[in-house]
Amino acid sequence: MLTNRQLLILQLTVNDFIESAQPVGSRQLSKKPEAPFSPATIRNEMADLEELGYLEKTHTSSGRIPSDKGYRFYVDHLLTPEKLTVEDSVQLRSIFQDRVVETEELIRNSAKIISELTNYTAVLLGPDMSMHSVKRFSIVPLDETKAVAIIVTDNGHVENRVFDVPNGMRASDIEKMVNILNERLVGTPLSFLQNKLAREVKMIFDQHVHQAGDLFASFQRAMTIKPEERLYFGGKMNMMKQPEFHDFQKMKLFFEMMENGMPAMTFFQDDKQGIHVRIGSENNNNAIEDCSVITAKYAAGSNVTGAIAIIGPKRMDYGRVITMLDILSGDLSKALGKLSIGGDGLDRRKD
Amino acid sequence: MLTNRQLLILQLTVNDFIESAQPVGSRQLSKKPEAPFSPATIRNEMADLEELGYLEKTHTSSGRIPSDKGYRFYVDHLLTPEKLTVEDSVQLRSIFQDRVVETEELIRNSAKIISELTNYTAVLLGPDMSMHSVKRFSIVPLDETKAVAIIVTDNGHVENRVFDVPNGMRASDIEKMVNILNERLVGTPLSFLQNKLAREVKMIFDQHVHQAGDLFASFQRAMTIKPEERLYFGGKMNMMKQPEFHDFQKMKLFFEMMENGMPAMTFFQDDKQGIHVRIGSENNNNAIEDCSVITAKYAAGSNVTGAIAIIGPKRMDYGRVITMLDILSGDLSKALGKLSIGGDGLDRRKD
DNA sequence: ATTAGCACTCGCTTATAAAGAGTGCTAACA
DNA sequence: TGTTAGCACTCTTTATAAGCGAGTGCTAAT
Repeated sequence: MLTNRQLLILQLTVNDFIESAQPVGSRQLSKKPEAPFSPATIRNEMADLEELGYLEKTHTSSGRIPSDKGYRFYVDHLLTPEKLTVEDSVQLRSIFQDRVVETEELIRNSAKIISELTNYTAVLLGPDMSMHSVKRFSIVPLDETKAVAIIVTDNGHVENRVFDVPNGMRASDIEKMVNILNERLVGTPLSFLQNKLAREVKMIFDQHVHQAGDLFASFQRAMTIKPEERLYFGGKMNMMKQPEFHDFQKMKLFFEMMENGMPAMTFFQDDKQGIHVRIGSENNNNAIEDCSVITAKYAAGSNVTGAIAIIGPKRMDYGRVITMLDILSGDLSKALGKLSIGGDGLDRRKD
Repeated sequence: MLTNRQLLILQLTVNDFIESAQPVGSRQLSKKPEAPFSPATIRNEMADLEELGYLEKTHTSSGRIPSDKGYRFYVDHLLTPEKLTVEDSVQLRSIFQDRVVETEELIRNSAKIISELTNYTAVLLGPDMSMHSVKRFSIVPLDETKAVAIIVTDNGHVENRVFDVPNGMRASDIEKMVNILNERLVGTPLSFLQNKLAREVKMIFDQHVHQAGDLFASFQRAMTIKPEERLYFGGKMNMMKQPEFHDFQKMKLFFEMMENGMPAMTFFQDDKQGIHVRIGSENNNNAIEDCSVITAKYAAGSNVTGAIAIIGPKRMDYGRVITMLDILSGDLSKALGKLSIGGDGLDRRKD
């Protein structure tokens, strides 16, 4: 169990290191009014904290920096909840200020603003469309051999794909096809579309439409909704502002990971609700072993649909980011929850 | 006027530097079978070439590197047209191998493949949609206050926007609206859409549709097609492979420029046809003063519609890139030209 | 016209020293 | 007994110098 003075010194050390990015020495700390102890006393306490695994030295005679365990303790127990400045608050809310009607735009905007406000990199996982359902099908023939298939979902998202039409297909058949699709599939969640198409709609096609076989095959191929790119980035370059990343190799590793995108998904693997902090090695990814990732889920309605991740150096301003993510994920949930039933979904809380 | 031997030595110097990234010394060159001269002779020639501005030294006793003028001369006069290997050719063609039906996918694919083949960064300017015309409007109501407007163009591109619908709007009015839009605007090029909407369609709306004023305003706002993101990137990280960019500051400058995107448009400002090389300072952009940019236009039909840019170090493999861009821009033109009238638009040339 | 020879320049690496920041430990102190 | 002053020691950083090597320019010989 840590003594009060140890807690205080751990807290001050982490705070100082977060601010200065320099190993914290005993003399330096003793100058702070919050720590009215002599350097020697502080050295003793720091030695203990190091023995307990909360602090580290970069070399034998350096000041201390927090270990991952130290950060973890700091985040769990020593974080003073940060209040946003009025200005920050205004900025955060500006995401929702224009009449936003499209989900994608809202997400893109959120990624941009939150990365600017925090000065870290933001990755937003867009809402999962698979539970949204088909509102309307339509098919627009382009020429003798091609047509566009369009699906509008109940939240206003539009999927469209060009597909091949068998030669000599009649316009009336296309019309029949659209009618069948709308009759049978409106209200179907996107995730069931493939299945229902193959089981129920195929036979009806065969009965009513000429050249149904070829047409259906081509259409079905087009309807394969790829495990879509739902990742939006903001402030990719922000990591370069961090002094500990002013290093070509680290930078390269980081960007390569970001570019691949795949591992980015692993930020969101955890399906716990609420805000989640993963520090350094906890990320199990050596491209970001010097980074912390803070994630928050947001929801539309009752289904969990998306997530926000902020990636910064371990030495990041946890309090500020957590506060911001808390607000943003809440606002996003409300806005998206209401996006399909009108209104901008925000209560304008006073700060 | 340069002597033959000077031409030879300039060529060999540039070639060697392109390959090794190291200043080229006289001894080094004299070892090549193509240059059967003593180091001293080569030194004399190099001194002349330096005086003429084609070569430079990094310091008093270093070997020579090409100046911008040297590269320019090399590109204009000394480039031996490079033939692609069979493998490269196959790879390049692989862009078109799947039945590609959507423009955007084709462009995205091109950016990816060409950047992988060249190992440089690719920026593709997507085809200009503004001359494509409206094939079909449709509007899908989502709830009492919102609807999606969808425009399908003659090349199969789909634009969609959610817009506000005045409270209490009747379904029959929406239907009327769609009919009017289709009657009046099918065949209109996108670039004239705004104009025609305001001049011709507004009054017809007023006559036939209830609450036309509010509806029209909201619809018109939604139809504002933003000067769209037509930029596609490939191999953004490739610049990090170049030894001369293994430097944090340069890297930062480069990426910041790429991220802003805006200046990327300036790559394409030149509207000359054919392939265009801009070397170092010729780019008028100090973020890429150590880079060369090679651009090529591609076309669909008779209208110039898009462009490809490859960005690499000045020390780039000009011959190879030019050959590739030549092929790719041609293929792309054909594929896109035919994309709206069926077929994949490629003749499979034998290599 | 070409080339061998040589003195010279400059960058890069290695070695050495000095300065500075910080520690651990011991002993004195309240 | 907890706290602190003092001091020797460690390690990084910066500066300086020395030596090496690649390459040049110039001169004189071929």
